[in-house]
Amino acid sequence: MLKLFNSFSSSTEDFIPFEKSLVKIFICGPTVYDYTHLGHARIFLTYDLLSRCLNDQGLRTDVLVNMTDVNQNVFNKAKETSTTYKDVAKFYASAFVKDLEALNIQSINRLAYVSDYVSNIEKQVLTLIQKQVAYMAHGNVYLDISKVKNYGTISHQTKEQLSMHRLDIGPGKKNPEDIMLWNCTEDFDFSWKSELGEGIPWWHMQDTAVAIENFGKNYDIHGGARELLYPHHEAHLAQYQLLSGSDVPVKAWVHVGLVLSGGEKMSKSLGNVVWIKDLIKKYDQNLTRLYVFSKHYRDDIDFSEQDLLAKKPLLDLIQFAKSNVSDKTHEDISNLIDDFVQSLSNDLDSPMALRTLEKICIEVRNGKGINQNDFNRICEILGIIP
RNA sequence: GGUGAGGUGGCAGAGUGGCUAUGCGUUCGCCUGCAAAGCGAAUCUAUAGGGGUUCAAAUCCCUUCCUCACCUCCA
Repeated sequence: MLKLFNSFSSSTEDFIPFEKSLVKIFICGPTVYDYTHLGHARIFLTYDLLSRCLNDQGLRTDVLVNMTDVNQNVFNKAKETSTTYKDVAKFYASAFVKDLEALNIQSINRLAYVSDYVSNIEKQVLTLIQKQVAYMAHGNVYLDISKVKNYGTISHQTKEQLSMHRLDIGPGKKNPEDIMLWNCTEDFDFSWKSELGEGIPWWHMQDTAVAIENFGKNYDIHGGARELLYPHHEAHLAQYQLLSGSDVPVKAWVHVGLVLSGGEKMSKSLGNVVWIKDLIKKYDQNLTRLYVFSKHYRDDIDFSEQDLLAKKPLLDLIQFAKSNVSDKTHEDISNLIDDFVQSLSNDLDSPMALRTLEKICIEVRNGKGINQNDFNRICEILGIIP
């Protein structure tokens, strides 16, 4: 039984999917206006590990990633490079896919481009207006937060705290924290004509539309970086609840820690961004995976090349074990493999699992046997190809 | 201010009540004409401070101090 920490309840819970043997996962994907960095990649590596663990337990996974191509950053990039937003999106989306492939991330089976869902977004926003939970003000459409039960639960904020945020400052908003759904007032050189007026479908509503169109009224896991907790996931849940009619449309909210570099958050202005395309030129995906998984997914990682290289001895041990598989697995090793799987089942405790893996390899080096199937199983779960 | 996560040797970084990993570094040896690399070995009075629970605490509880992230577009 897999246990996962659920941000909604702030506790580690037994994970039970809506359907018996199928787990539907939505991951907040990239805004496709630049290359993929290690922070992005860690997200997808984490859910790849999660998927592999679920697969190992006999569950199928259906992993959906939305590609944000309707976004000011994408529009700006298009302007800078004198192309269309579609071209910008296409270029960076294909770079993203290439980077994920290089990291042996195979669990994602649906990529959804937001621009393909604009009419769905329009339809859903109209539904929210009909339900009288959304309203128009000075051309924009907002979600009326006062109509949402439990708003603030995921980010642990009270009504008073929420009221101190002034999101999407605009005239005519009923509450300062009301969420923009459709933006008609800003000019981005791109817009969509709709019953809501000519404008842009706004951020939070994009993911909701993509998820509903693909998964229907509920799904099992919503994933993304921890920084998306507020306002993005709070808004997504509110919209999803109102549209699906379900109070709990998502079983578990699973958030991944940030990747820092030099003790600070990666940013282009600080010049400390670690791009995947550069990283995989120097190190293979095995080492990158072992490095990322050596920290618990909910902790932040302060990237250093030295720490990444420090995983090389473990990789060497694994490679030694690979070339020394035998026909029978020793009972001690069998027990250790159980521990390995058990650690991962405990809220994806990969640091502990890797320690156990190290023990396994050392036992193999000491002459205890591991058979090909058992060895392959471990590699398959971790996604490494020694 | 609110929320969340932390403080482990010279540095990085595991450890989820019972001989504390591992890597880097440092030292020595092997190898080499010398060095580097590689291999082998050794090494470091480490668990933020103070209380408590326990036969036993890095690990559980209380407390003080400190750090980081998020709360605005961000993965």
